[in-house]
Amino acid sequence: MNIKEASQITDVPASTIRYYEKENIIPAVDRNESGVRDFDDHAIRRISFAKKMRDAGMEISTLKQYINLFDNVEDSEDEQLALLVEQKRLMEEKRDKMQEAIDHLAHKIENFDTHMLRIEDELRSMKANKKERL
Amino acid sequence: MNIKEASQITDVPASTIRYYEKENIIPAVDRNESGVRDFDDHAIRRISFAKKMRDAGMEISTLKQYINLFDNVEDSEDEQLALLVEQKRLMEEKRDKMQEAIDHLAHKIENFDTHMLRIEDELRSMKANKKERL
DNA sequence: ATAATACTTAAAGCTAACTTTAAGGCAAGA
DNA sequence: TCTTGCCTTAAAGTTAGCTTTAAGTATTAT
Repeated sequence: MNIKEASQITDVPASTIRYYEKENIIPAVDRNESGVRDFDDHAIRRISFAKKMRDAGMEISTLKQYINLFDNVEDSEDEQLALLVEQKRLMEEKRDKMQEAIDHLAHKIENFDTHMLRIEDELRSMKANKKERL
Repeated sequence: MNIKEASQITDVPASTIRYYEKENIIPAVDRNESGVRDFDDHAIRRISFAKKMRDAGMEISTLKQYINLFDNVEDSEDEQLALLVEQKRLMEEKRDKMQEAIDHLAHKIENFDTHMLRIEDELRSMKANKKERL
């Protein structure tokens, strides 16, 4: 499979796939005789994993760490597990912050009428003030 | 309250507060006779709101849109409500993506032993392959 | 055979969101 | 009075994460 197909399947731009390969976020992809990339299932899965983590806000540098750790299998398993656990914790923290913001917006939406009246009141009093000052 | 205190209370760097003011993400802050900013409750609330939305991944440009809409009260209420609803939807979408990634990591953590064995297997077969080729 | 479309690389360019720097002003304490 | 530690601005610098460009090669369709 060439890079265009890989891009369509994973919904990651070809330029980004090349960039990910250069940055070692995905392993070096196989090439045919003329140097053209040939993506297999494994490659596709690695791209999809990278996308999923990026979409969830994991930084490139962390993703790289994670992958290097797993590529050097000699590294301590504890360290690998710890990284997984830590990243999960960070993501949960971020998810909770998002939930807070969602709740905040939901509240504003619910009280929209009241909210609008308050703003209009403020505006009226501002205009009154302006006239007084003239 | 000066910018340092405001920064401590909101946990937003002073430089960022100045930047937010310049970009109209928060309203122009009051100044004393010598031009030094004097933050009141309202200002603090606006900074905290901006922080909350930024932490949840809302872009500066969207935040600006949102605020401009509310500052020009003449703008259609429908438009304002629509923006709120749309932003809430986007955030929920993002939150769900995060949840997926969290689940993915949770799965890896749970099956860590198995996962490690598989990796070690792969490594062994790679090494075997290498020897064959010599 | 030629045109259109793919692919390749390295390097430069871009955008968002700050952050730092430089150069100076004010106010309080030793 | 001098030093310390705030404050101010405008402008330049930084970082992440791509994206675009330029220049060339290969494959496919007509």
